[in-house]
Amino acid sequence: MTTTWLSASEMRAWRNFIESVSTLTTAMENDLAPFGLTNGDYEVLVRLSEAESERLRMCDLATALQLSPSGLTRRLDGLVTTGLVERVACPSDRRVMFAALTPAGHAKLAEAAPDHVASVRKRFFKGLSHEQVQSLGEIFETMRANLTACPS
Amino acid sequence: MTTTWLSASEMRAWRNFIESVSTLTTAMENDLAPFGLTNGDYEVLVRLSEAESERLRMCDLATALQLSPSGLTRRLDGLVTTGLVERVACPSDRRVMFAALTPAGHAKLAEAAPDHVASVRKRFFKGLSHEQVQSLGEIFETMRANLTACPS
DNA sequence: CGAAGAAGGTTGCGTGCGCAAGTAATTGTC
DNA sequence: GACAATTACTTGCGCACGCAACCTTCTTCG
Repeated sequence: MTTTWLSASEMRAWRNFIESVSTLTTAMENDLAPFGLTNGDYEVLVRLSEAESERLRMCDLATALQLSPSGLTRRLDGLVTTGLVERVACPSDRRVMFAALTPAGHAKLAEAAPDHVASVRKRFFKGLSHEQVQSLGEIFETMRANLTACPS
Repeated sequence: MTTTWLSASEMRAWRNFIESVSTLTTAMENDLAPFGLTNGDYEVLVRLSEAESERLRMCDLATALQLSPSGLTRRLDGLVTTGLVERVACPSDRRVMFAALTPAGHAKLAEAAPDHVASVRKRFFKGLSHEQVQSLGEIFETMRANLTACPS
């Protein structure tokens, strides 16, 4: 049986989710603004900092960030002009460009990270029990798996 | 004690959440595209359909949608040109404009709603137990409350 | 090899949205 | 009753992003 409409508890979950996502995003954007970073910029820095030699191929970075190729090109443009990232040509394949963290980029991330983590705690985890955090992890892990399995 | 970094389970929750939100949004955008609607358009139609006389003042609608005044003006422009919504002047206060659902808008929502609900089920709720749905509701209700309480 | 196809990036163009400024109308205050 | 101050909405501008088109460089396969 697949009823057409959402049940009361589904409705509650969905609406609160939608509402929270929107508010959360802008709140965290504001928290990051004093560092001269957008949420997207921060994600780039994190991904690069976790990568081998702190650099990634553009296409891999785009996939990781769920960004279109052109979107990543433009976002990187900004980070390059502020000196946090640099483009490095790949010697073995001249089609590819690496996005590489500069020392300044590494430093900027180290500078912003504590506040960002505090922001995540304050906005996202505040008021949630350990069990709820656990639930969150399980739920969104299944959701993430289901979403990547259903591109249809 | 407030440790600086995120615990393993927090990290799992946060990352899967971020990833899911991004994928979910674009997936649902695609699901709605055949109807000639964006996610934002759909939200407008829903809010209006639930309102008294199927109309709302622009500022109230903007607040409900977490949209800036200018953002709402532009979004409504689109819906007005496609004939789903109309602007109605308020006789008692000539500053305000109502956004009102047209019959076409009402029909469009009725047409798109079943598919949209199916989309929510398929993308969001699929694979989740009743308990997990319940948890989701509780978690994001607290989060939503916490977020609106902390504009700082 | 050599040519067709695929893969990696960038650019042109259109769209959506926020901020700041502007206009119009209402409310508050003396 | 007139003049601020506030409220509602719109417009100018800039930014971020996706799509389609393009160029360049591998890769594949006859």
